[in-house]
Amino acid sequence: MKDSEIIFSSVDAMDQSPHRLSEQLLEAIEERIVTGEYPPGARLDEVELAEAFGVSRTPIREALIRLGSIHMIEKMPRKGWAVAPASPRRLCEMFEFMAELEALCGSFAARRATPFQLQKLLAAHEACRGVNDPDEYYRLNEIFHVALYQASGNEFLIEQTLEMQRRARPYRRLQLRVPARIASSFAEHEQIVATILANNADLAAEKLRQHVMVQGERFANLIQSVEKLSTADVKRRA
Amino acid sequence: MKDSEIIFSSVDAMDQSPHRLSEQLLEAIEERIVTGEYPPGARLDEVELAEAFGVSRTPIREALIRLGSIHMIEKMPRKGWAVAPASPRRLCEMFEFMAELEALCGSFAARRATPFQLQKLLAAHEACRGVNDPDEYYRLNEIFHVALYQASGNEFLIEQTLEMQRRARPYRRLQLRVPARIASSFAEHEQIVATILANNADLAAEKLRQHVMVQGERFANLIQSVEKLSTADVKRRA
DNA sequence: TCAATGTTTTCTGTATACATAAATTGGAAT
DNA sequence: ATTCCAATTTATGTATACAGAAAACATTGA
Repeated sequence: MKDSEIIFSSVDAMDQSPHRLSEQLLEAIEERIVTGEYPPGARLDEVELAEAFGVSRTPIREALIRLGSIHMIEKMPRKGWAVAPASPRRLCEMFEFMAELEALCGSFAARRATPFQLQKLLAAHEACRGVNDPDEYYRLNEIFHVALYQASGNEFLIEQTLEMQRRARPYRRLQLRVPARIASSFAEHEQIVATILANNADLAAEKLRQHVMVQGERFANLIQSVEKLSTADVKRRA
Repeated sequence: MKDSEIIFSSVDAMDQSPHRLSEQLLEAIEERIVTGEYPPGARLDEVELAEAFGVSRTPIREALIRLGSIHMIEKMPRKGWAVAPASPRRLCEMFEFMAELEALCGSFAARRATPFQLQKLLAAHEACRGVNDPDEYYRLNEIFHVALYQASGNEFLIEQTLEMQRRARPYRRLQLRVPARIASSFAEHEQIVATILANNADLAAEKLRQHVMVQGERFANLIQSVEKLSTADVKRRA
């Protein structure tokens, strides 16, 4: 118990309610999985994790259960938990799925969005105009996309898409900062908004599919190179 | 602890690994939520549930965490868990979402399915031919749909759709047994398979959307009448 | 040497005990 | 009577203890 503070090195801050270890552990473990510290296939031993974070098994278990329920880790019969494989292929599939969800949101938005929702969408888009700072654009971009989801009018879809956005976020965070991307992203948003306002559901869906897949593909390329590196690393160590 | 066996009345069987309470509890609580025994808004007190099921809080918590992670229940700041509202609207939205997922699977399947996957799909479809028993058709129908998901070729999509199928299952189970429905369902499957084999992605998507939404709408009607009943019931009691 | 069985250890699931924060209730003072 | 503060209770999160099953290991017999 002397090492209780170990956790704070892995967790951004204690910004949440102070006593909510499982929450912090969830994010900490998720972070470590995404950054590759716990690589795909790695065993997540409850007691090891508990010791590593200086806590008991209970909050660790809660975090693992939640990670398991989003398929980020898997429980094997008698082998405990293991990090689910996050191959380039799987990440592509994930982004493809995300693209389809966003396309669906766009399609619904084009057909059913209320004036208020459209107004919010437009405002979120305008807020992105002229922004050059990647971090700031990243933030505003997310807000724009959330506004899009909400314009779909299907709460269930919104929920699922937000969840997927959350799951994809740690990966997107690793993305390269290509300055030119901001401009093209904004231009794509412009088109998307226009097609939605024009009630062109199919085109909105298609534009969004492409918009999201561009991210996904660029990211998959990045991962692939990282993969090569770490494979080389493994070979070197062996 | 004298009432440890209470659980077995709510759970179908101990078919799973014998010592896996949290698993059984998950299904038992889910069942009670779906059947309205724990109506939307109802508070789920950990100790109450623990006593009701004759177990300790630990497995109850695990079940609640998992139910929470699929938004079936919600955790309010200092109020504990409560059953998430499952209004007719929400159920419609859920089925609409499910319909879109299946449509997506069909669309992908039409474009990319391997001969092997198509063969499996066809076999699953043929297995449904001539079946009249609703329970048996229900079972084979699920297998057919799973074969469809798998034909999409996107593991991530398959995973998500299976999860949604699982979530929708308890509601579908409540559905009325309309004998004529089996025949029309089979006919729809026939068309769906045909369009997929013809690589007609858009039509396959459209057919599937309709196929799933029919269930959803019929079910929503059912719920709505149940809703009226229980509302009347509440009024009567008040 | 290999197989088979028995023993030990490890691991996972469950129960219980404990601590802390919030809510509620009661009392006192204005 | 009302308000504010204190105290007790309640609930939630965490730690620890315990139990049973499975796996690994060793020992013994062929």
